[in-house]
Amino acid sequence: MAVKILIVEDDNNIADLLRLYLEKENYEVAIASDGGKGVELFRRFQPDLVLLDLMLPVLDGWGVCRTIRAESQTPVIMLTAKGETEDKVTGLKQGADDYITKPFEMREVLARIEAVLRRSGNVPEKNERRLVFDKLIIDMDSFELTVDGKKIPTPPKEMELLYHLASTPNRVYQRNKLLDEVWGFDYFGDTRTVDVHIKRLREKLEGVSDQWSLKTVWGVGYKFEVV
Amino acid sequence: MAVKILIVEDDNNIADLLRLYLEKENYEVAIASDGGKGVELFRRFQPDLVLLDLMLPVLDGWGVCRTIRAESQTPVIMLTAKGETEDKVTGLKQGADDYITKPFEMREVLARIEAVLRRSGNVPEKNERRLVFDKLIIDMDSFELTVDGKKIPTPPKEMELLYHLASTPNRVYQRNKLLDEVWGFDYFGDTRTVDVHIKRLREKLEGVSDQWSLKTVWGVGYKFEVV
DNA sequence: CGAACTTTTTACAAAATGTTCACCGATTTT
DNA sequence: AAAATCGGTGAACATTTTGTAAAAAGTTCG
Repeated sequence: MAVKILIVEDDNNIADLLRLYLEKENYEVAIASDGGKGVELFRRFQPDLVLLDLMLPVLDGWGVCRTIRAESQTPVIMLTAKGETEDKVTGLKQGADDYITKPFEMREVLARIEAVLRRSGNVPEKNERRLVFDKLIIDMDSFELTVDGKKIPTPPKEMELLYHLASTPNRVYQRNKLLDEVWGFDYFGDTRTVDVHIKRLREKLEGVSDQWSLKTVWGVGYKFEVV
Repeated sequence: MAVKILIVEDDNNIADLLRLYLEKENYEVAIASDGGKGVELFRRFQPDLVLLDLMLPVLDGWGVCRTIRAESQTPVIMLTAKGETEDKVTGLKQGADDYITKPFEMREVLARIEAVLRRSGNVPEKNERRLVFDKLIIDMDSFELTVDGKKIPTPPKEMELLYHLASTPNRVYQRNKLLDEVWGFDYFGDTRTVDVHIKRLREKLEGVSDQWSLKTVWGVGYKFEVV
């Protein structure tokens, strides 16, 4: 479920440097070395954010940016040479979400990326990762499940699954959807896996409250039901 | 985690004077000598408060203030020449939180800073690098760890790690985050390193109190848990 | 009812993750 | 210069979690 970032940059040194730091931060990174490849990879890789150099062979940054904008809302951060102030304006007009001038500090790049992702709403806010129901607290900050006042040790996958279901109470999720959204789109595994995790969650949660429950929707999937 | 203050001031004498006093009060200080650098440094340094001269080269104080306001809630204190009363009004309209007229008394500046910080509520503690729990004192001013009344010699990295974790009790930190925040974003090393330091801390801390402990959150990271 | 299909449960193996230890190199202290 | 300290690495080992397969139980519908 890592956040995916596409770097479109013809200077290998810069691209590699960016990749190095981004991968350390657990981003999933892809690199395109010219504008044409950038667009192609954008479609295949489906990144959550694009770092886009302005000066590019084949198709320049503006062109890439326009194309991306025409096809999606994916946020774009422009990388521009110093002092090209007009570029900034133009870039932002073309739909870039932010711009960074070279040479840049990695710390700044990382900060901007986080800011843009937060703004774009794709990454949950810091303090919103806590759900409270009758006798049940699902807290993803402390990674704790509190049932009837007691902390119940719960493995990561179960926490994530429960959090996911409970984030939208009463909505039914198909097993496939859950595998995509909790395990990650690149996870290939049996849908029975979901069942087993539901089972394990139910052991922890059964009979605690009549306000809510993990319901099976026959032939469809599961939901976290709230009365 | 000292409180960070950014000074934007083109007069070196004044800037240095301010820095001198502020650092003596344990603030972390950065200085920018013109408006453009001010904005840039604001983004990188991410200060908790900005001291902003009105008369600046490149981009004047108002412009800087507007930019800061557009991007954050960070409090701004304006430094204005005497008698520029209209400036006061304008400055406050642009979003400044307070203003001080030159020439100023350092005592007054410090008082205003504390007042603004307190009002902004963004800074939990005043300026204290000292955490106190049951039978445990983590003091980063003297770099001393006091466990059950006894001073336990503790290397810097362990102190910093413990301090970091204990600064936000119960919050889980991923190993990656800890490496970024304690070791520095440009540190490339194995995440096992964190484990080893946790181990060494645990040797010093285990069984001391039932009020708190260094907990492992399986599959996620570590936290300093308090009951 | 019984066939076909879906879900639950169990048990186990595989994979992932965490702990600990011994040791190395750099730095500081004696 | 020797000794001690510190920060970090890699490997062995321990533990927990996760996935799978298969049996058991439940549901639907002709």
